[in-house]
Amino acid sequence: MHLKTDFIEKLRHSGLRPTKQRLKICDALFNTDKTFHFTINDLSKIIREKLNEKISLATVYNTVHAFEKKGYLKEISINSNQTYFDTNTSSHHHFFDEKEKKLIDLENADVDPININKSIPGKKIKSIEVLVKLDSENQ
Amino acid sequence: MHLKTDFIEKLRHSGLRPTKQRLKICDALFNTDKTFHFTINDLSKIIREKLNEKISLATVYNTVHAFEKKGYLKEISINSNQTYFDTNTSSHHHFFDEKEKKLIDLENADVDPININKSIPGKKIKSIEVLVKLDSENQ
DNA sequence: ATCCCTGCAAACTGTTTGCAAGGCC
DNA sequence: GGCCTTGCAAACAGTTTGCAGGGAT
Repeated sequence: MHLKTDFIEKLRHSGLRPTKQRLKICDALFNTDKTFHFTINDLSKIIREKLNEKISLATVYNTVHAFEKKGYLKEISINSNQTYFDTNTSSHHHFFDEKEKKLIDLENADVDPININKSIPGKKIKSIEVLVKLDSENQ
Repeated sequence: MHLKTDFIEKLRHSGLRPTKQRLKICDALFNTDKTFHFTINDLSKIIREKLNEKISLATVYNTVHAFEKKGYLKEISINSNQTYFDTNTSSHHHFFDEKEKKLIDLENADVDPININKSIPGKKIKSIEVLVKLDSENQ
């Protein structure tokens, strides 16, 4: 899918040293066709259980924030005790299943374009995010 | 504006005892024409500085959650270290000024109706929230 | 050699909880 | 009197930070 050398290139290109930990985290996040959503907890678990690697929690935080700053990850606005990230950095919206605490992508085709007919002096729109909260149907 | 007896009625009506603390918090939240947004921190400050009252933080949390459960307050989804509440419980959207960490209401007239052309089996839509993040215009 | 990065533990922040004392009905 | 509520402190969860040792260039 993706070669290790690609990740090394990617990291180097953004001024991040391609360390063992960062490459592992790249592997966990970007070595897949599908984009996905995760919390730091999820990611730690993937690293620990799927990749059989032990990376310090602080390093996972550091790396995720570094990747976010470089535009490889996007933080998603939900009120939750945990912060959610998205490997899909394009502009799109989400369902949030409050019971499962899971995010589901809404393709742009699934949501009509949103027009904001109001502006705040001195401010410009940075992003428009729609969050559709879901409930179980049966009760 | 609002009478104390109104608040007593309101509380009693929802099965909450009208204690001194809860009435003060009602005063801070609902004794105004305009609705507004706040964090627990903001509210504590209002109580302390504007009303010159000392209410335990735990009680403020308890009360805000009780009021939310009774539908007198609404929690707003933002990713922030603090949870935001809105005294306007009607369905509407928000600007979020990331620099000032302030919420601004978007009237429904300011946002075109949002259609979600996707559904998740077994789930129904509970709410649709649009969050428009704002940046400073001058850099 | 230099500077960056990692890992650990401690610190921190917002929030929740347990429980004894006090207030409301 | 009985039950709910308050207030304090301790606990808690997620996240951040300081710093010494290790790794990349």
